[in-house]
Formats: sequence, C-alpha cells, structure tokens
Amino acid sequence: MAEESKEYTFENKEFRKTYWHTCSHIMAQAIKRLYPEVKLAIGPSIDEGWYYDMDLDVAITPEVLEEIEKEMKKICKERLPLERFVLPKNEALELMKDQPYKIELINDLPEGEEISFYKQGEFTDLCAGPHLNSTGYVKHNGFKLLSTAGAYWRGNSDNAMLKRIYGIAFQSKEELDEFLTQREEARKRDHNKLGRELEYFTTVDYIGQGLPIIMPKGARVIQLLQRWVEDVEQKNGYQLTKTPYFAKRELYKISGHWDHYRDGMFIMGDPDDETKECFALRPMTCPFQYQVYLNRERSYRDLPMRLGETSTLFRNEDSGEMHGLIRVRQFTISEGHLMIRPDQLEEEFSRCLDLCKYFLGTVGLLDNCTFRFSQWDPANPNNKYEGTPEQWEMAQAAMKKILDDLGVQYEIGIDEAAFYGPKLDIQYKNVFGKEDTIVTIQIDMLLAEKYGMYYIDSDGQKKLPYIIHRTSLGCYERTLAYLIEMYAGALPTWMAPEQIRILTITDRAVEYAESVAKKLENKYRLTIDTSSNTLKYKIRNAQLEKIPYMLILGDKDIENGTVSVRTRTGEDLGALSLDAFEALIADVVDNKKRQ
RNA sequence: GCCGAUGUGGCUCAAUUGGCAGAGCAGCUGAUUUGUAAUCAGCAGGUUAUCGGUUCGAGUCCGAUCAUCGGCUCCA
Repeated sequence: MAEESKEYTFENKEFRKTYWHTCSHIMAQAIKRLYPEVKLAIGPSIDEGWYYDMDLDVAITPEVLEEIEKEMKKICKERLPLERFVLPKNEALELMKDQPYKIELINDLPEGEEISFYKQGEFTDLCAGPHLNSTGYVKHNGFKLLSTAGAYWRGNSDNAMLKRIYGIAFQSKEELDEFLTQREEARKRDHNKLGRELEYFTTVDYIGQGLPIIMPKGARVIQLLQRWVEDVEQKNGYQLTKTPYFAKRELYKISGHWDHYRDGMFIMGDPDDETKECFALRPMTCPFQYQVYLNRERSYRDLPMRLGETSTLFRNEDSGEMHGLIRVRQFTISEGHLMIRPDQLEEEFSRCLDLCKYFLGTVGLLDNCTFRFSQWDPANPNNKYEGTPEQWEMAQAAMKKILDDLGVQYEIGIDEAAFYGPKLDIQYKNVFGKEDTIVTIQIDMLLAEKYGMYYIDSDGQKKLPYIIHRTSLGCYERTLAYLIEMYAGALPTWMAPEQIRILTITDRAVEYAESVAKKLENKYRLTIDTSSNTLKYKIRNAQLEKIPYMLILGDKDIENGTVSVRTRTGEDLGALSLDAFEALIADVVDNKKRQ
C-alpha cells in the first residue's frame, strides 16, 4: 500500500476501521499463540480502536497485556499476508470445530450468505472483512492495548460473561503518544475527580452508592441554574408546581409504573401484601403533576396547560451503574408536562425544543449535543411498551413530521422510547467521548386516557389531550458534571460559585477590603481573605485559575481608592476604581442574558 | 446485577520476606506585614473502608460486606 495516498491514511474512516480490524486479528492471533485454548468470540473495530471478546481462563493482568503486545509486535514484523477465502457451511463448521462461538455465528448466518475467512500465517478467523493485505502494514510501535473488561456474549445479560480487551492503533508512534496524552488530559477534567477536588460534591461510604453530597459550591451553581430555569420557564407560560416525593402503590398502578418500572423504584412496605398500605418514592413526576390538571374539569380554553417543577426523583439503579454525578439514585430535574390539544402539538413541541436549546446554548453545552429520535421496538417481546402498534405509529409519525419540518438532524434509536411514547433525546458527548441523555422531549398519546384526563372541546365533546413530557436543562447533577468537564472547573463568571476573591497585602488593608466587600457582596458571590500571611501564600490557596477575579488590596489602593485586579488567566488589569471594575465585568457577569 | 481492578490522615504517596504506620501538600498556632503561582518555625491529624478469620504478631495472608474505578447489561 502506498503510504502517500490519502486513501490509506487515518483521515479515511473506512481505512481506519480496516486497519483497526486487522489489529484485532493480530491481537487474536497473539493471544492464540500464548493461550492456544482460548475460545474467540467477536472482534470488531469501534469508533476509537477495536476490541476482541474471548473465553479465557487466565486473568488478564497488565503483565499479560504486555505479553500479548510483545507477541503482536512480532506478528507485525513477520509481515504475514492476509488471505481471504470462502467455504461452504459444512466445511466452515469443520474448520471452526474447536471454536464454539464461531460455530454459533456460522449457524446464525442467513442461508446462502457467503462464509468468508481471513488467514494470516497459522491463524484463521471467521470474518467478513475487509482487511489490510499484510500484518506488516500495522506499525509495530503504533498500537497499545488499553484495558480489559467483561462483556456478555452477544450483548445479552443472560449469556456467559466473556473477557474483552480494548486496543488502539495509529500509523505512527507519535500519533499514539498524542492520543494517550490527550486521554490523560481528559482525565484531569473528569468531573468525578475535579468535582471532588474542587469540593463541588463528595460521597460517603455509609450513605451509599449514587447518593452524592452536593457541597456548598456545587449547591450554589445548581441553585443559580434552578432559579434561572424557573424564571425563564415562567416567562414562557409555565406554572410551577410542588408535588409529593412519594405515593401509594395505587398511583403507580394507574400510571403503569407498577407493571413497567417496579424494579427501578424504592418501595416502602411489602409490595405483595395488598391488605396493607405500600408506598414508593417517585421515579418520575408525571402521575403527580397530572393531578393538577385533574383537579377540576378542563376546557379546550385551558390548553395548553404548561406545568413545570424542579423535581427530585428516586430511581433504584443497578449497583454497577452509578457514576459520579452522571448516574445517581436521587436527582433533581427541570421537569415539565404540557397538556395540549392535538392541534397544538407542533407549535408546543417546537417551543419546548427552542427553550431547551436556549438553556443548553447559554450554558455552553449545546455544541456537544446531538439529537436522537428514540422509537419503540415493534418486535420487543417482553411487553415493555404500553399501547397498540397503531397508537405508536401515530405518535412516531407525528414526531417525525415535526422534526423534519423543523429541520432537526437526528439519529434514530430503536427500542429507546419511553414505555408511553417516542422521545427526542438530546445526547451530550463528554470529554471521554461517552454519550448520555441530557435533555428529553417526549410525545405521549397514551397516558391521558389511563388517568381520564379529558377536556371539553369547543364542540362540547369530551376529548383526550396529548401530553408532552420534557426537561429544560435536564438533571441538575448531570448538567453540573458536564459543566465542570466542559470548563475544566473554571466556570464562566456568571455561574462561578466564587466570582471574586478579595485579598489583602497587609493588615492595614483589612478594613478597606471589608468596605469593598460590602459594596460587592449583594451583587456577586465573593470571598474575602484577610488572614495575615504573605500574598504569595494567599494566592496559592485561592486556586486562582478557578476564580474569575482576584482583587488585591494594599496601601496604594487604600490611598487611591482602587482595586488591583487579576484575572484567572493571570492577566493583570492594574489598579481600577471599583466602578470601573464593575463596568468591566458587567457583561461577563450577566453573560446569560445575552441571548 | 455481571466480569475485572482498587481501598493507608482532607489530597498525593511511602512502609523489606507478616515485626513500633511515615513523608510532602492542605489544616491549626506563632513569627513575618510583604504588590501578583509555594515565607519561616512549631503543633495536630490514622482502630490502614468495615466486620470476621489465620498467626506470638496483620496495612501486608484468607473470607464476607461496603465503597470507588474500567467495562458489560440497563438508563422507563
């Protein structure tokens, strides 16, 4: 292969995938040489690198990984040609007779499909390809085995757990090193590390998994976001509600949660004893907020009814799922439900979308977001969804039309819908390239009937509203996590938990510092530090890079009535009058009002 | 829930084959009163995640539990 040609560089996604796929075969070959008893499963290329799943009775320690890497290097240097060949099914099964997972794959191939193999030296693998022509094209010092993991055979948790090894490769050692360095850098931004270091949150063993303690700084940011969201929602026609955090099991029976979501709820009492009261903490706000609508008979004139709530939810996630502030068991979301007439669907949906784009855009997260149209799976066998296929087709067609009319670019997620309807999920990709839902807007044509949420239309007929379930800024804990990562802990001035720190150079400046603080304290979140020590010492403690402005006060400032300003980037703005300082920072402090 | 790894002061890390738990930073006290990223001195801080076992003796070995991390599965 000609190295000069762009076709054979990593800029070409297909080539990159092919290269990584060949790496996965080289890794499998190396493992087979070291552990001939290994049973190989599958080994595809992925967005970043490749993995191979296998059944192996040896613990894959870092030392073992090194051994495998060493053997892989050898294979690269052996410059083994890769040869593709095709076999009829009986011969394919014969060839793979020691490889039970391969046999299962072969047997599952549709009748008549080609069964292709790739052979490199003594190693042959069932594979559709394509591949590089030789193991020699893989740079022997350009790859690294990154990690090991468990993975279910065929992604099904009922199946055996296999061992998985992840790897990455580039066409040069320099690129590999750069990748590894970037990975290290991303680690430093990890909210789960940085958020703890900067005291946004902590966890405690004896409180439990998924139950973070939000510390004053984290709480401050969340408080600010929450007030802002509630105010903006009010301006957009939402009415705030406050509803109970738990309810009797009967409520969840009506809503369908008892059937579809019981494992995910914290239940208080014996769920199987119908003679006694049994409560459950709420995993969602919907059935509670609907009671506001149901409080009296509604007219078509009442619609749309937009209800918002800063809502704390409780979900009993599986023990292995919790992660920092991203995945927790108790969290608070900017929840809302809109009861609307069918003719209002498009307009209201689009207003919901605009609103959350405004929120995400203002905090700076929108650029890393993608849209996913989460649909049901008609073939889902386990009765996960409410409603009929006709109702689902109707809801999804309505959502598709709206999304297409609005020109929203989206990916489709099959079997990602809520049990009551399709969703538009706004997905956020974090510093590690991992994706989670940050905001969701859902169309629900089913639940209103379950609750008897009729309204009287202009023609005097009882009709069912559609319901839009939506969030503005998603879950505050998760959003805070993404903000910490996005800004590496240095939040924009308007949402920084500490906006200004005042330091004194000598004790003579303490009184002056207090007077400056007094003038600022109603407007800004600030800290004053007058402890007697050296200036250098104080700056060290200030974690300067996280605090937007430092006001440093000494004799000169007292004399001239100024404040000496230094920004978190180290820029020295010199001695300014307090008014000049405030004027200077006014726009950054009010940043969020820009739009 | 599953596979694997990890757990020593607030943080970062030490502690030979099982043999008195130690340092730096942070904290506190005192000195220093200094103009922009580490001033000096002193003090305090630990039932080594928890519980149990082996042993004359456990941070170290074994078991269970809890938590954290990397994945899988899940995320209504």
